[in-house]
Amino acid sequence: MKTAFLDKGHDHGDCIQAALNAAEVVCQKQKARLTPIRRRVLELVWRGHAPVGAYELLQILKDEGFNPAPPTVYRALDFLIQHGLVHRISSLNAFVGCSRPGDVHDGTFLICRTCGTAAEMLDQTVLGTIGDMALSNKFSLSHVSVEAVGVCVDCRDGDRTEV
Amino acid sequence: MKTAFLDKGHDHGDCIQAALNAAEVVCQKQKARLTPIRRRVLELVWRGHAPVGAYELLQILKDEGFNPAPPTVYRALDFLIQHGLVHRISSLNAFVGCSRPGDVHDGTFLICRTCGTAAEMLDQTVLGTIGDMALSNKFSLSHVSVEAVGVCVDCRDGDRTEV
DNA sequence: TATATAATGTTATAATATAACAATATGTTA
DNA sequence: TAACATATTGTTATATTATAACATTATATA
Ligand SMILES: [Zn+2]
Ligand SMILES: [Zn+2]
Ligand SMILES: [Zn+2]
Ligand SMILES: [Zn+2]
Repeated sequence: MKTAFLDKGHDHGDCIQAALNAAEVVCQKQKARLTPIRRRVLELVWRGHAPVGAYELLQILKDEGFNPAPPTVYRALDFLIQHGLVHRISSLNAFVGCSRPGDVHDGTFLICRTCGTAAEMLDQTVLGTIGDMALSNKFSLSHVSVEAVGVCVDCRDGDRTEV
Repeated sequence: MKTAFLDKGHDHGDCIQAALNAAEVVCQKQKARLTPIRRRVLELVWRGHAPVGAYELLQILKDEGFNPAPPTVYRALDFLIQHGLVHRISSLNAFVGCSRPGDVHDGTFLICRTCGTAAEMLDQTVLGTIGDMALSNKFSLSHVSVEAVGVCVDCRDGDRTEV
């Protein structure tokens, strides 16, 4: 598998650009409208690899001259989640960009409690195992959330650079 | 493995009694005090197998003549979680009794969206797989939450008896 | 009993999220 | 284009979940 955590020296501008490009493609395919607010919220969610709270997004938008109320942000987030562009991290009440947009799927994350980074595990093994468990319980599975908290290797090695 | 979902005809009084007994044992071992409020909250969490919200517990306690404020309930829940007697279901902002008290562990649940039942998967395979993923990412794992939503077999078969 | 610690009471408020309805923009059809 | 339907956003208010801060009471220990 590809490693879930990106190198701390990676060019994050590329991450943002890739996310926005993918969003354009996804929305075109699904005839959905990536309006300015939705696009801006996606961009802000991609500020880094740590999940961001809705009210944090709200504050940034206010600072930028938009004057949104909470529903504006929550609607944009709902849209982005529905279209597989963002995941909600329920243990943090926060939102993070999807690492594999365009292919709607459940989120499985390793979350570093030190730098905040939420790395999406793109491997299918975990979901496969849970699928097996569901089967053996005759449980009809809709969606799964896996949130594993700990410390990433960079932070364990004493390197606290925020991503 | 034992099946995660109990038969709908099971004697739930036994579940409650077992939970309270186990709590006594756990608290004695850990020299922790199972005070009346803590005990009552645990009992209420065990009203059924569906997670219960903190304010729902609060309302029940009020109806019973206690007059607790939110911190009372949250403190009791925190205590019960710390001692491995209750799990928090973060996708529901709710709390459910632990099916294997006395052995502090991460919660892995199948949650039926129809009857609300949250069945704890006691099998270690899922956590083992996640542990492997963490290892291969050099991620130092602290705790894991697995919440799988779907429909349980009883509800799928059209039997909507609440548990 | 005196003292320290743990637990609970109490008040206020923070943080997260949604309901309800109005206004505007966009797409579609006549 | 005009008329209409639908989607999106604006706006106000409020619901829901959770915690901070400090006072009081209960319990354990010396
Ligand atoms: Zn990046
Ligand atoms: Zn994803
Ligand atoms: Zn039961
Ligand atoms: Zn458990």
